Formats: sequence, C-alpha cells, structure tokens
Amino acid sequence: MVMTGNKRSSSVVKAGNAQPKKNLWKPEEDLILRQYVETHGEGNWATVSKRSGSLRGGKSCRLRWKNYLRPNIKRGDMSQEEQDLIIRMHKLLGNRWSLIAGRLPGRTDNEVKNYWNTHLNKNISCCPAAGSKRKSTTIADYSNDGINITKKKNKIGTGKTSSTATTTTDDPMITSSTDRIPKDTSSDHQHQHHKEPNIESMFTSTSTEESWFYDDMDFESPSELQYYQYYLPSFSSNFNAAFAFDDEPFIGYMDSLLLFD
DNA sequence: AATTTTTGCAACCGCCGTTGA
DNA sequence: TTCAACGGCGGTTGCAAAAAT
Repeated sequence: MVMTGNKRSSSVVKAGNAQPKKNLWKPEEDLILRQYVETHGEGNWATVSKRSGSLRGGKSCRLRWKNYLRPNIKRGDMSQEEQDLIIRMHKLLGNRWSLIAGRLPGRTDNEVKNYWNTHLNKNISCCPAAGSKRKSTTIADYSNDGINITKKKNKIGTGKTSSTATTTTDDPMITSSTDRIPKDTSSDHQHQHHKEPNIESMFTSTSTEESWFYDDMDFESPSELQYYQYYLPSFSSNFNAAFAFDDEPFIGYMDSLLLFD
C-alpha cells in the first residue's frame, strides 16, 4: 500500500453524517494555529488555544503543531538508515518513541510509533501477536530482549510509585523498581543511592568523542554501557565484563547506535 | 464493477510528572 | 503540604484509501 502526502488534511464528513467522529484539522485551523505560534512562539498551549481563536484544546493544538505544522517536519517514506535506527533503538529502549524520534531529525514520535506498528513490528516474528494491528497492548511492549521499558504503567521518573503501576512482562528480573528509567535522578532523593544511569542524557548527548565497545557492541559512553548493565542484568552476565576504547576518531554524523547490532 | 477486508496514519484518550499558587 | 492546571508521553481508535475477493 502506498499512501503519500496529506491525503486527509481536511475534515472528512461522510455523506449523510453531519459530525465526523474523528475531528480532523481543517486547513483554516492549521493556518490560525501556524500564524499564532509563528507570532507568539511555542509553549503555553492553553493560551494558544484560547487566544488563537481555535476551538481546539491546548493539547490538541500542541499535538497538531508538533506532529504536523512545526517547521522542518520530514514527511514521506523512511530511509533505510532511519528504519535501521528505529529498529536498533527500539531493541534497546522499547517503546520510548519520543526518545527514538529524537534521534531522527524531522520525525515525530507519533510517526515513528506508527511506522513501527505498521511497517516494522510485523517483521519481528519474536514479538507476541506480531503483525496484528488491534488489541495491541502487548504488541509493542516488548523489546527483543523481552524487556519492557514503556512509560505508561512504569513511568520514568521521580520515585513516586503509582499504585496502578504494573509491569507487562513476566520476566522476574523486571521489577517495579528497576523497570523505571529515571529522567533526572539528581533531583530524586529516593533514587540517589541506586546510581541509576541517566538514559535521557545518554541518548541525547552528542558530545561524546569516544566509542566504547562491549563485546561486539558499540557505545557512546561508559554511562550508556552502564545503562545496559543496570537495566538488563542478563547483559552483564552473558558477557565478559571487558570493553575497550575505540581508537577510531569520532565521526560527528555517525550515530554510534547505527553500529549497534 | 461491486463488495469486503486490510492497511496506514491522524487524532484522541488517559495516565503521570512538573510547576506554581 | 496540597491541589489544580498544564505538558508530555505511549496506547488506542476511527476512518479513508488501497488491496483482495
């Protein structure tokens, strides 16, 4: 199936059905939102919603801007490099779509998520219910390692453990305390003693000038390696704990994760 | 050609963290 | 310290287009 461009950019109303169930954005609404944000800037979406004259809520405005109207949005087919990166990142991170999208300039988390669920996930035969589209609560919850690092039930963060927090894996190694990935542990006293690696900085920093090898894997930093050792206990136990510096000079445009295999 | 099924994606939903009063 | 508003995220769904029958 080839679906190109903005096939449904305008509101679609079925014949004889006055109210579309899905409230698609109209070009006029896009124009209003775009003009307002370009004039006043991003942020404060509730205000944007009110003052722009949009009938949309703040969240809807933010989503529309972020996923569709924002400058430098790259649309169209994913390149092979982008596909490879998504696969590799998903293998490492699970359904951390925003984090994965952060490594793909011009791509949004929603686009990456959709692309995974429609194009890539079906090719991963090891995943439960791979290939099916609906009833997907477990489809994308598994990395290839069987590790779930999704956010909704296992929120990264602040040490507040929600009473509703559950894990979606039966892996006994994944517990309610270790499956949370800290966004900023420096402000979290409850987690300071855990020495949890900061995954956010790990995958957003581009300043590293060395590559780190562990087995045949390539890491950007010791802290990245630390992440795998911390969150994937089997990672350490399965290999000799030895890694070496990469003597090769750092290549700025080369994402080391592309080398991860 | 008509109908049914599948696919792809935009948008919504709800949860949770952060922030400020 | 509490609470409401807001923002961000991942999961889910509605529906048109494309493919299959």
